[in-house]
Amino acid sequence: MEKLILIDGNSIASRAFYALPLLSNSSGLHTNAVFGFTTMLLKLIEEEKPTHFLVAFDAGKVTFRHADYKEYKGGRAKTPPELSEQFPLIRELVQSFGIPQFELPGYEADDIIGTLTRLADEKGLNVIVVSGDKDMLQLASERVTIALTRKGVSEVDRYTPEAISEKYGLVPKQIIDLKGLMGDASDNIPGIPGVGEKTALKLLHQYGTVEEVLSKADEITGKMQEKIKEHAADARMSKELATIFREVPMEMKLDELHFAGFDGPTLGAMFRKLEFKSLLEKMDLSSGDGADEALQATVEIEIVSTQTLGILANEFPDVEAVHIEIVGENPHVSDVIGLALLTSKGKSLFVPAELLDTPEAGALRDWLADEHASKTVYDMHRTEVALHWKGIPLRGVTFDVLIAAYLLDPTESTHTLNELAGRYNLSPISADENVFGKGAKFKVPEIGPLSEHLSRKADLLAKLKPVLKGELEKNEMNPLYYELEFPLARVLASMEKQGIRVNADGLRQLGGDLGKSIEKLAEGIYKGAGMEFNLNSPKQLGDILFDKLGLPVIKKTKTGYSTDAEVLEKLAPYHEVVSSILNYRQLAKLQSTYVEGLLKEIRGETGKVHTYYQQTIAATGRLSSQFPNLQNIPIRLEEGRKIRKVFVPDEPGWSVLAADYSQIELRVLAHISGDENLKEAFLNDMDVHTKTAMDVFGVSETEVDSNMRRQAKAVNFGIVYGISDYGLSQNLNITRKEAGQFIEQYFSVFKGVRNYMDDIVKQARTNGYVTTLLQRRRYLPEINASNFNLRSFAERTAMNSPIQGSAADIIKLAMVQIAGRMKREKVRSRMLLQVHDELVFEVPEDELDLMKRLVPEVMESALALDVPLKVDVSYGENWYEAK
DNA sequence: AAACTCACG
DNA sequence: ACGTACGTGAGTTTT
Repeated sequence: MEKLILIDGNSIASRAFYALPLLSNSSGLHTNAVFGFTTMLLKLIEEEKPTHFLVAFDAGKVTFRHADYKEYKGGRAKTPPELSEQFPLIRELVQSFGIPQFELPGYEADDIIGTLTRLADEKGLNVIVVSGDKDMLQLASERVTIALTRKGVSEVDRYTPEAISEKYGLVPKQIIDLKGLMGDASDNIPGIPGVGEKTALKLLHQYGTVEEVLSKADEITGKMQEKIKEHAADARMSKELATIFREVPMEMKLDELHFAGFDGPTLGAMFRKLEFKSLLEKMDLSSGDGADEALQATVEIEIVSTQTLGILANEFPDVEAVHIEIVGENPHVSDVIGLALLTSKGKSLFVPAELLDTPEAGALRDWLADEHASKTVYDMHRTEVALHWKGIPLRGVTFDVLIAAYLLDPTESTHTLNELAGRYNLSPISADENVFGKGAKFKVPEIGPLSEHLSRKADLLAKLKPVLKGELEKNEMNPLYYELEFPLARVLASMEKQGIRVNADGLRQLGGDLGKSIEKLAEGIYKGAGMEFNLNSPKQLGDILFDKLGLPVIKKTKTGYSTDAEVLEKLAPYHEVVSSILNYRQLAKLQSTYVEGLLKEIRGETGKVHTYYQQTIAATGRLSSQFPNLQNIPIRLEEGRKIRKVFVPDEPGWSVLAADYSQIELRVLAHISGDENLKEAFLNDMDVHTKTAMDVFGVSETEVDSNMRRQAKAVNFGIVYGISDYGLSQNLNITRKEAGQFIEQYFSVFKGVRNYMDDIVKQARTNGYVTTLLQRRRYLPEINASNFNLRSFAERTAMNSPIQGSAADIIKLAMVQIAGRMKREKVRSRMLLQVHDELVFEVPEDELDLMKRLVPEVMESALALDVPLKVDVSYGENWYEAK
């Protein structure tokens, strides 16, 4: 069955442009409309499988319509340059798809499409017209379906003549009459003033056409008659303007519109140019989908067997890189599925994972554990943890490609090898998703494709290494890499392998108590609401609060009423159930996340939880913690804080010791800004929020009350986050004006801070990035955006990242140094957790004095600043007591 | 998979 | 005028 798709290129491009955020590629070219256009084409090709295809464009600005009505499309906002610059790209894209395109001076895309649908109809071809313009509906017929975009470009509504009749009660041709009556503001078509869709439809249902309406105007009552008579000429002209011209002088040669599907490599090349990485991966165009094997690196592969494992040892000195594939998100509970060793001769030795457990694998295991056998790997940290649970130590890693890639651009959301190939212009490899499948479809492939994929990864590691090393050098990141992040990876692995003991019985007890309270609260709430519902559903809760109980709506979310804690607190005075709901939320959170969630993470073998720190996620350089997240264990409210009691030392009689930096971010700010006043506060070891209150409110220390201190504290937070009057006003529940005055007052006293904020934003604008004390970078491509929101966000990030990131540098440095000291001092104490500005240890009785002294000493001297770093230490029989 | 909510620094 | 505080991870419901 032959099927023709006709696309209104201009209409779809502008729909896509306004529907998507302003993306831009590395050279600053905007690509959001191109991206939306691409998505639409891909979807159409997949779903419709057209045999014939055409994209029509408007040519130039003046069409025959202007000859009749020069205001046509006047008053319309000029096409923004961000969109017009994308049209050449869209044409190029269409060409890369192998889709014919057409334009004709003096005619709009819809006239071309109108003409083609007429011709196609005559030839008995089925047609789908894709546009964002309702006018197109006039073209619908038995063979011609109109697909109109709905919210964005990803979804379309299909209109057959039946569908049009159902929706409007009109036949397709009457769409022209509809517009003749109601006009179209966007094209500056007047219609009859005061006639909107409703009235126009009513008139058409009665009279059928504009002409009929005009001639029978006398029958119409009231003001409407007057209007119609007065604007009869407008209506006639509007109808004419809205009529798609279906006699464009053109021929349709069907074979010229033939579409045989796109060519993977051609399209892939275009996507690479546009930097559509996600699409490249999703479609596996980077690997060429098997069709263009030539694009992939070719590697000679030897699959190792038990017989050849023994002689493998001869090759070890030649191994340049080893890729160890681990499946599963959590390396503590994951499987190793194979190793690929790339030798300097460019050959890959592939070892299936099963072989690791055979007696013949002794030499390989020894090599992996050999401190002196130098290896380049991808993600040492994760690999070390996974191998650990198989009883294999990993040592001798000298270069980690993942960490290097992260440092070179920490804002990239992931750094998969397949992406890195693209990022550094090396031969592409398949994305894991395409080799393994994803989600429920995940499957380890046959040894052939598996060995090939992993060998290509190993090969890529060897090729990436010199490139990344060069980039690190160029960015002056060698100390950051070799003295901080790389050694830290091993420290993290050892903390995670150690794990922290959790008192499961204590946790279950807590859960039981919570369960009872939760049940009571729920009962009370149902009673107060007059019915039972799912309390965990914000949607249902919103219906109850705002529709049933009629409470005032404070805030809305994208999809409905907001019911977050901030809203509920404001509603509490109106109805007694509200505070119970807040209570319920608090306890339910504790129950599901911290009692049930934590219990699930306790390992049977060890009775401990083994978190995994992500070292290559946070754009600022912070760590993050998963499986479970131990960086967000409750502390602010007493009920939640009790959770900390179940975190206990591994051995009886030991203590949990916690050491946290006091005000590290503000101290860092004092240092980088050089603000004399702020520095002085820390040099005199003052309470910084009190000091801020004194200066902002112009009072003496004794006059600072708790409310002033609270507000000053919020100002300090705001400063660290990249202040805005709006943000501060939200936080303090004051007006924007008042917040603005606070900020102004703050800057007049802390002039150095203001200068820093101005400078850092300027720096970001000139360099495109900002740096931390240890030269960690964060790129801010949106710092020069014309969109206010994007630009403001980038500016705040420019202010915040060096502060948050330098604080991260410092504690990471302290961790590496402490790990070194603990090893040298041969202590039995262990470092267990990092919570951004806090380190947690477990310490035997006889080492308490040593550790109480050593830990803060190292932390405070990790990096010398112009102000002292201060660390508070405490300890107890569990994490709760270490406060 | 996305939206909402909430825990931490 | 614009309309968000910076950085994370996880549980639940809804689509």
